[in-house]
Amino acid sequence: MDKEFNQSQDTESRILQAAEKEFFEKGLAGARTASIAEAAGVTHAMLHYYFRTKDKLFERIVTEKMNMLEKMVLSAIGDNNLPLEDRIRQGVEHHFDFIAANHELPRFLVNEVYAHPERLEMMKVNMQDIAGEMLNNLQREIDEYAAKGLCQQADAKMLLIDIVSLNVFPFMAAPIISEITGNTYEDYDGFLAIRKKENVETILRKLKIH
Amino acid sequence: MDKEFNQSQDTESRILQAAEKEFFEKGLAGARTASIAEAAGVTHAMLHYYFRTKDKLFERIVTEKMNMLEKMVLSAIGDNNLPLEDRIRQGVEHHFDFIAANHELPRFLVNEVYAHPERLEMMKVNMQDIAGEMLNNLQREIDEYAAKGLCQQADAKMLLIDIVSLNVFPFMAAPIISEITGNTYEDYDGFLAIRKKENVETILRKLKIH
DNA sequence: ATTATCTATAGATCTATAGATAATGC
DNA sequence: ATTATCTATAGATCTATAGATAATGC
Repeated sequence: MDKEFNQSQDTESRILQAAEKEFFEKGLAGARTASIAEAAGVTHAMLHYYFRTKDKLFERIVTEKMNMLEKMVLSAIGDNNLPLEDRIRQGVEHHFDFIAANHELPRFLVNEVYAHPERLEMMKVNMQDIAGEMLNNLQREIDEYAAKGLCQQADAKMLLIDIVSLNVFPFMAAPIISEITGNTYEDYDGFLAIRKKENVETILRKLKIH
Repeated sequence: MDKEFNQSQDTESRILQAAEKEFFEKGLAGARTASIAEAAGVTHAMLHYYFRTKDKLFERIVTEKMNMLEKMVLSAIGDNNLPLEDRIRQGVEHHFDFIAANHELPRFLVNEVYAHPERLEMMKVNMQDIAGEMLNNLQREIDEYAAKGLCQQADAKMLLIDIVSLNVFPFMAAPIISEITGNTYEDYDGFLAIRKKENVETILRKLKIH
């Protein structure tokens, strides 16, 4: 009987999908379980049948998204098999593309971490170990280049913050930026392409790679 | 009778103060009028006596903060009586200081504009006129410098986005950044001082001002 | 037998106001 | 007389569950 997907699977995932949208848009407090159920096309009771409580459903979404936080940040460090300039270029571009494909994620995570910093603590060991290792490698490489006069000396941590800031903020503040610069949303894709190049350039010039 | 401030004035402003804190922390939906009243040290009914509804009270805070949005962005453009390098340096530093002194403001405004983009429309004419004028002036100056080979050609709008991104994002994502870089909050002021210099440098190198 | 779904509603939470009382300023 | 404050509660909104019924998989 491969007619259709399992109906119950479908219901559960449709609730999850509707919940993600509602929680992203309105936050935990602003979201309504009745609205989520309606958007998912199921009765309200089904939501509680599958996830028991609103909090548990939210928890489920947050956990899923928290797992993307690492990638969201660390992808900017790039592939360490490449020469430094290519590595930086690739890191910035991949990171930019990841954010563009998940442009609602940063606002959601920033709000959630602000509201519940303890959630971040749970990931502490894991996160710092991986990040520390990657940052040390990058720092060593920058030091080597700088020693040979091939680039400006730089702090790898600061560089990471630079990249993430330049890539993420324009998405979070997109409506405000459109407003101030007078950009219309019509040429938004064009704006993004230019922005991506700009960010690569900004970082490379900071490093003065020759 | 200059013994004390007018008691009613005091009540009103204490409600406003408590409301700002509650709304910044929890958003409109998450805030409770009873909590605000308690934090302000007045009975719950007083809140409604002074501001009628929760929405009107929120509106009052949002309007106040929306008026800071312009300064939040445009202060980064700097004083056009200064030579370009000093102007940029001053703009970045002033903007950084403004954000540091109002580090909760960006998250609040980003969320509010996301939830109600129409609010931004209301400021449209005003904002674009001022920003357009300032950006045109800055662009002209950059063009002149670039023509003389004194700096790299650059788009003033992109430069503004660069500055705001570099200055604002680290405050919004402060807990996450601390987590990843392993910074403790103890040396946070030191971190901020370094960060401010970094941002000035990043922008100046992008422009390659000689 | 178990899993999924529905209708109907209990119970919790929160905003807002009614109505009484005290303080303040002409 | 007007303004500010309090207590008590109505009324709205929302989450969660009870209890009945239909669908599914051994």
